[in-house]
Amino acid sequence: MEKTQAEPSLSAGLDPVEAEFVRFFVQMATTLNLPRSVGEIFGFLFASDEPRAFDEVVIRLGISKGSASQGLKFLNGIGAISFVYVPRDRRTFYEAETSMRKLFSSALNESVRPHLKDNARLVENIEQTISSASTDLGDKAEHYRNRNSALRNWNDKALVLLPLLDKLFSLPAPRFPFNLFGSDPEP
Amino acid sequence: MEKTQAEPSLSAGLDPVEAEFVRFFVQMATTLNLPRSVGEIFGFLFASDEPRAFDEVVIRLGISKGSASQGLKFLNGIGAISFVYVPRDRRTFYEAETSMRKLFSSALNESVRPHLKDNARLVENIEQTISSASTDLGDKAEHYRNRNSALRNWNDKALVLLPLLDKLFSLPAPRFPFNLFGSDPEP
DNA sequence: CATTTGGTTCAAAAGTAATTGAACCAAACG
DNA sequence: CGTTTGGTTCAATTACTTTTGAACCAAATG
Repeated sequence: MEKTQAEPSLSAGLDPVEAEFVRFFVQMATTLNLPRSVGEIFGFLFASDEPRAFDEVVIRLGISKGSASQGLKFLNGIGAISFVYVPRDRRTFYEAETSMRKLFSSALNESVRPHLKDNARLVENIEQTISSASTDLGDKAEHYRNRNSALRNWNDKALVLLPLLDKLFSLPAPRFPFNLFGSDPEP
Repeated sequence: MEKTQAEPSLSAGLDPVEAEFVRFFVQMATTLNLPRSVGEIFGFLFASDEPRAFDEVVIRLGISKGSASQGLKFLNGIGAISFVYVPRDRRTFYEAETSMRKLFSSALNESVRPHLKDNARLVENIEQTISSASTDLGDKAEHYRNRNSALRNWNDKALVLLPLLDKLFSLPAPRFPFNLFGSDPEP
């Protein structure tokens, strides 16, 4: 058993650092209301310096094959991990997307944009409904339209700001547009 | 029964427009993983042109007193609604904050900022753990530190961008900083 | 081709969260 | 003061989500 140290053993359990990364992403998953297991898997892959196989995920994290399978499929679906081909090994390996920029950007596009689109539809429904009912509504119609335009305005703004946010996050870390609105000293 | 029309009856059920507003905020609540009832209550109050009493909420929405009580307390807690004093009426009345700008801003501060703060702590833990274990870790220590700095960078950026986002949303609707990064035609 | 291995599926179990409704309290009313 | 009214609390029910593990399939292996 000479390689026990170098080869990151298939024995259960995480090293202390892996455990911290996993903790981080479990917390992340929790705040995004994703299953804990998804956080664990991603944390484990994010910490790793090489692709990991299915059974490593199962054994090291101590979760069931079912959870691992579903979690990996989910993470692949949102583009947070990818499959890696490793020659001479029948298993498929998985590796995390480690660029936070990309992760963030696809989170924005895959999970917030669609909601904003839905909202836009619902705002339209409200407008329709007001119009249909406006004879019965009397002067309440105007009130309702005001309320609704607050929603529409907000949603439109959000849709416009989304790509901008994306850009802001791709900016290199130190050079940063702090005083966008204040009066900058002349450049 | 002459006032049946003018006085928005205490009878159960919503008018079609109210129902649409409620639908909108129920959907909103769902995407924020808040209880459906919270969305219903807020939608009802948001649609209303006057403050509403507890029993109106209960009866019009057809939810239990328990849900109403808890939902109203929650919404008040996050600043989404406020209590209104109405003279000569024993009941307390509730009204929605209708400025989306304010709602958004407090959502940012009350529910995303704290998470980013937590993340910062967890990133610190990771760094600590790497340092403690670095003798056992060999050259993996460097790898781990790289991964961790991706997290730290991202989180720091997010913390800085938060107030900026807030500002962008307070901007008046039409005048809008689209080409922040491209080369604007000289003003 | 029989067996092992890597992985998926899905029904049942375990765990969480939301809703209800009955018991209750406090203030106002009569 | 006894009763009604507006509202809260909280234990129990209901509804939903996650995890598990056994059954299963397909490809590789011997």
